[in-house]
Amino acid sequence: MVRKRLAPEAAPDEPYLQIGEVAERTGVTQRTLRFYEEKGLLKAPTRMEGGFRLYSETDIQRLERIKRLKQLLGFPLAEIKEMVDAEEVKLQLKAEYRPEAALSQKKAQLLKAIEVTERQYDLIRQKVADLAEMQSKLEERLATFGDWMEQLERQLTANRKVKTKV
Amino acid sequence: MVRKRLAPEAAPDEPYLQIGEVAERTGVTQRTLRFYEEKGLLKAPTRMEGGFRLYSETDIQRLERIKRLKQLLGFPLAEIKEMVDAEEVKLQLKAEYRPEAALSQKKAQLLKAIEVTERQYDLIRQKVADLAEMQSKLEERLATFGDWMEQLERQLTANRKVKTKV
DNA sequence: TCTAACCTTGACGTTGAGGTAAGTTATCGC
DNA sequence: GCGATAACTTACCTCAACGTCAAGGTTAGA
Repeated sequence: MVRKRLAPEAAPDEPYLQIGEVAERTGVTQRTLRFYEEKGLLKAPTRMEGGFRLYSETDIQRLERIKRLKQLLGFPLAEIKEMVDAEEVKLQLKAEYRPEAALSQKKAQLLKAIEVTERQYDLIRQKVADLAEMQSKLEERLATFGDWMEQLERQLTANRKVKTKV
Repeated sequence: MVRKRLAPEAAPDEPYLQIGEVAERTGVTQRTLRFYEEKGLLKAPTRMEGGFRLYSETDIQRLERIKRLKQLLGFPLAEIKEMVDAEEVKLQLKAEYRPEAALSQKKAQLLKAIEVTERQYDLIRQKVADLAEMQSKLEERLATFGDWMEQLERQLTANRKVKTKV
């Protein structure tokens, strides 16, 4: 997988990456990238005239968020999509400049975003709590193991003494 | 799914359950129980003469641990198996009464258990940390959303005032 | 302009984690 | 001993999340 060609230099100010580069940098396969696109997890990226996909920094950031959520929560992609989408409502709202009329519509959007985020938040909080509990249980167990080990060591040295004595 | 027959009463002191009861109580399907058995996640339970599976309390506890780990970590069953197995080395060691000879063998076992548990512990710790970070990010976001909402409200009331004035 | 390296779309394969259905056997209460 | 209900095994089905060709188009550099 040696990559000899350079990244496309048509617009060096906006560093677009081809699919191979993205794959290499992010550690996901090209297949996965296309697959995520197909499933709507990633929006269709821009293309070169020839049809080659060109990923922007934002695209890649979204991909990283997906990776992270997947790894941390282990949820199906459909749910991950929802979560990442929710995250992006934020940017969307921020980007919108004020068309004075649609204020109440904007409010509805924001309410929706808040709701989704709250659900997400609760979920994570619960998970953190559960995992933390598990963590402390493991700590305990390790302590117990330590004690046992000590005991074992004592018994072993005791045995040796007896043997050498006899 | 009405269950009319009673649980087997052959040994009322040791409350064995048939697969249907276990399924009902734990919320997993019978298929899943058999599947887990096939995959070695659950050890083959005892059977009645006719071949009906009889699950003990310990079996069920193991099942619950599997459920929990699965839900919390979202790992493939193979890994879950490793983890649950590791947990049980503990009980195994505890149950063993002392055959004076095999002390060093026991030590080896214990070392192994410690190693596995430590790996598990690190993993969970990392996960807790990551999730906690995500949690605080969500908190921040919710705060921001709150601010925006306030602003929006102000703009809306302002609008209303203008309208009624004109 | 030619070519090596890269990309495209299809389409089929695989693996994990079960669901579902069929045909048969057990158990229990009567 | 019978009938209803539950279990058993076997086998095939499904769905998600990709992997893996195959056949052909694109791009950049010599």
